[in-house]
Amino acid sequence: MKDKELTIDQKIKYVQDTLFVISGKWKLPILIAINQGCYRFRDIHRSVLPISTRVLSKELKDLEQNKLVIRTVYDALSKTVEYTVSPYCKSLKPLVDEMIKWGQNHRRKISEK
Amino acid sequence: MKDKELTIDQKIKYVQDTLFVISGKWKLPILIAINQGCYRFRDIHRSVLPISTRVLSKELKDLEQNKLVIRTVYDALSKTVEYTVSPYCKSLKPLVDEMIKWGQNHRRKISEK
DNA sequence: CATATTGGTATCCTATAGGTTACTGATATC
DNA sequence: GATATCAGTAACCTATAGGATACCAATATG
Repeated sequence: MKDKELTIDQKIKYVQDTLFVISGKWKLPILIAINQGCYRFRDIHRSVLPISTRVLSKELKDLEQNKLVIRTVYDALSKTVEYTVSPYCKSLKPLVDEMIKWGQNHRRKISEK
Repeated sequence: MKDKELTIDQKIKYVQDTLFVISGKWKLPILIAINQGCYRFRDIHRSVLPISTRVLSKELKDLEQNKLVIRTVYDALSKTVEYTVSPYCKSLKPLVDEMIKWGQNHRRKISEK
């Protein structure tokens, strides 16, 4: 599908979708923690502190729904659950890199006179 | 400055900065309206409806503070004010394009089984 | 047998984003 | 002289994001 085929309203909608998936105070920090090897709920919690377990739980569900994180239950009784980032999650890299770049430049821009 | 010099915390901070500047329900629609030639407050308002004047006024101030929009007062008494997008605003294009691309693909991804 | 650890949930609270309606004071139009 | 238009502002309300604290049932550890 070509760029030219998108109307402005569609473009806005897609941008809002993207924002919805990755924005919020904790989404990126959580993804990074999992990506770095925190695979248990408790580990992620400790790594992303001071997030509350309530919010962490909710964010993990959102990320799972958006197929960025995979939740695997090994044993329901002994509560052995593991979180990993999905292969699809890597598709976010160019976007996140672009955001890092823009944010870094913007900070310079704003502090200028 | 090289990518490798950034710590994870710095990267997160820059991403949050970027999110803060462009997220919200109306920022992009407002920028697009101005970019398309709505330069008066009333015109932007009509174009971005159903935004309220209260929110529009606040968003324009934010965009101006972030140097994405330029507000020019031609005559204070007769309230002749013009809004234009700044040249700096164009620096957002690669990022927004990336968001459109990702959002479009994501919609497909999520609707898959 | 008591305590800690596991992955969460329940209840309640606060802060922020955004919405609604009404209004301003000046010029321009009918 | 009444009404519309201009660029907003003021006061108030609602909805959502996120925070605080306590708790659960099961297994593991002292």
